[in-house]
Amino acid sequence: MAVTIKDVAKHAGLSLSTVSRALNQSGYVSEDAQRRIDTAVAELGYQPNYLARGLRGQPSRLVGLIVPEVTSLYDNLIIQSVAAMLHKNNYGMMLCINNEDAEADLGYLKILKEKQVDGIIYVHPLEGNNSPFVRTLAKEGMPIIELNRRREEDLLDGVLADNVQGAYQLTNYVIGLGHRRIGLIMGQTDLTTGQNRLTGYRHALNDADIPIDPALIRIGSFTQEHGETGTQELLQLAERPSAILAGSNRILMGCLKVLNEQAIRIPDDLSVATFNDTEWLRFWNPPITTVDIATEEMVNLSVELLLRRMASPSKEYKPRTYLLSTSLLERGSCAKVKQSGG
Amino acid sequence: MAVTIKDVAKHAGLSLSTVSRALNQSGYVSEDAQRRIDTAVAELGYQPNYLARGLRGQPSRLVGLIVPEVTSLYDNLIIQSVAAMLHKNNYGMMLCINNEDAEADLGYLKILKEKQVDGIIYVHPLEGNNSPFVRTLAKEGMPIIELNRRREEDLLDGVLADNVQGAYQLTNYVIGLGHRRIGLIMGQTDLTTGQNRLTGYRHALNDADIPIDPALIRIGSFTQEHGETGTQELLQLAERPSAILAGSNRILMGCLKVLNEQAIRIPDDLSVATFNDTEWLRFWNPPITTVDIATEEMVNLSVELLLRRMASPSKEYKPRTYLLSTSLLERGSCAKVKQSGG
DNA sequence: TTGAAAGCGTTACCAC
DNA sequence: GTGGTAACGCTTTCAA
Repeated sequence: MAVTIKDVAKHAGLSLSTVSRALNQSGYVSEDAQRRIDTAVAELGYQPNYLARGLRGQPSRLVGLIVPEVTSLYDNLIIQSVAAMLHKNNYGMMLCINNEDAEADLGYLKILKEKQVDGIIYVHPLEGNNSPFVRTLAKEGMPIIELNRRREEDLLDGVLADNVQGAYQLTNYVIGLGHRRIGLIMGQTDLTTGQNRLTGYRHALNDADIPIDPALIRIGSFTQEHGETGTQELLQLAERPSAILAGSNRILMGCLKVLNEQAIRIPDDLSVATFNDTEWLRFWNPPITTVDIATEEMVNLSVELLLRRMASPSKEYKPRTYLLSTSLLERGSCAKVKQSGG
Repeated sequence: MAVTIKDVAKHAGLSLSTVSRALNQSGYVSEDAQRRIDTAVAELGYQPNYLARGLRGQPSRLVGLIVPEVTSLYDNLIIQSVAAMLHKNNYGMMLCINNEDAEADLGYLKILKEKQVDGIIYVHPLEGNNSPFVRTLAKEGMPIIELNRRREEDLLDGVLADNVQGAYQLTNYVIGLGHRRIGLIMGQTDLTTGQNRLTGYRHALNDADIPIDPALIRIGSFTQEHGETGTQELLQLAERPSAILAGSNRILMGCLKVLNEQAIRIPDDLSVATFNDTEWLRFWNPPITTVDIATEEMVNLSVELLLRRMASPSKEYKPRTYLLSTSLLERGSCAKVKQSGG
């Protein structure tokens, strides 16, 4: 059915080996042979079979990307950038969406195994833990880069946003506006992301000598639902916060929904800020202040690290963590606190 | 390095063939052998090599999805749904992002060729045309489904949103609110999507005996930039529209940005509506009225069609087009027109 | 400079 | 029930 190297050889009146050599620019091939092969390839529309090539230990030029989901704008940018970067380097990408589920995740890891792919960029799922499998895979020589969530720092390279710094920056900024009661609605803290953002928040308050009120910290999940309930709970507090920090865009959505429903004006009645920059934050009325995470740079770095490891897979190397700094995007959703009690 | 079926056979004290049969549940295998093989597989951590399997003409259980981009929320939902649906059916997905570019697109099609994948779900790029290659591929037996954009209706199955109906519905709704001067900011019309939405708009106006004013129709691209300029142009008209329909979410963003800057209130000063439902539309202040496109259903249908074709690839079949109806999501961004002149 | 042949991991067809 | 063996398409020695 499909055109094979055999057909090309027959068409060009040469042997398999010669054609193969010509196609791979390895070994000697006469100009004449080269020309005949080129025309044969063109005429027959020959396409190398990556499967067969891979069987011979050749790289598949396919990289696996495992992400938890794709509806989040954050993961999206990751996918987009990884795909672009890989394509530029002549790699295909196999996208795996584990839905934050360890079982699905393991299934994908298994599929990606066995030289099916040359390397993996891995964002861990929230739930569960496929550490043993991942570690075995890595030790068998599969290049793996941890992105965004860190788990195997003793074994794998990892690229992360400096969320401690980001949260510190943001909290500190709000403090600078005179706020003292600052609510924080955060997702899972058994993850580096949530944990670090919480840490940054605490540090900033400590450094400003503001006592930490546990009632102001609503830990839950990175979902819109938690954003809604968190906001409601904060608003019901006897001593309401004058500012709310949403732990993610999802959380922010829930937060904005509730504020909208209760006709609470931003920033007149309440200051609001969030993490991660997203298209619509800029056009919101008012535009939402946020901590910008250098997603694209993070992705570029991960792919680069992966390419490097794939180029020399067996080489000994010391796993490194790359922390990328964040930056504050000051917009219109935070205002100076009103001098109510002073 | 990696564990092969050979190792399993040795470990279990059986032959390759027996192990292969056991692994594929084809042919007869004694319970005892099965058990021994199972333990061997478990102990050795054996993982079948999909490459070798594919070489033997076995399906790769990999499906290619080609989409123009991934930053658009629409394409996102597509990716998410396709991945989920394929995973449920035990298929992996190779994601290809052509960036609306024909050359990249062709590269991806070539990679996907050659049984590398068992089938393709294809959203054409805006620019250029890889018809010849796609058609050859299809004729060689590769199952391909056109999604969202139609080009090879004589050869391939296609699944589309009924954009004529959607635009008609939306325009008609706005007319019902008393609007007579209705601006339309639309992207490329050499594509079915843009063309059909324009058509629906025209039909609705015609049916309501409202003359079509070309000045109210701003054709450009599906980008935020065009949304901005389109809105600006419409606002500069001597006879301003009382409502604006944005041709896509991207266009809407540009539109909202300009309205925000000019402090034009929605819907008091101007009614606004758009196409495609997106998370943030609901939380906007006011929530934006839109035509909901049944993306998920579209994707489910495409995958189902693809699975069916992959199951019996050679079977003769008549290509069909599936048009999915849209529905109006009436929210707060459109108001009854003020009785200014009557 | 070229070609024959072995082998990659798997499955399928035959014998036994 | 089971075990050889050829074959899938390709690359890579090794001779010629």
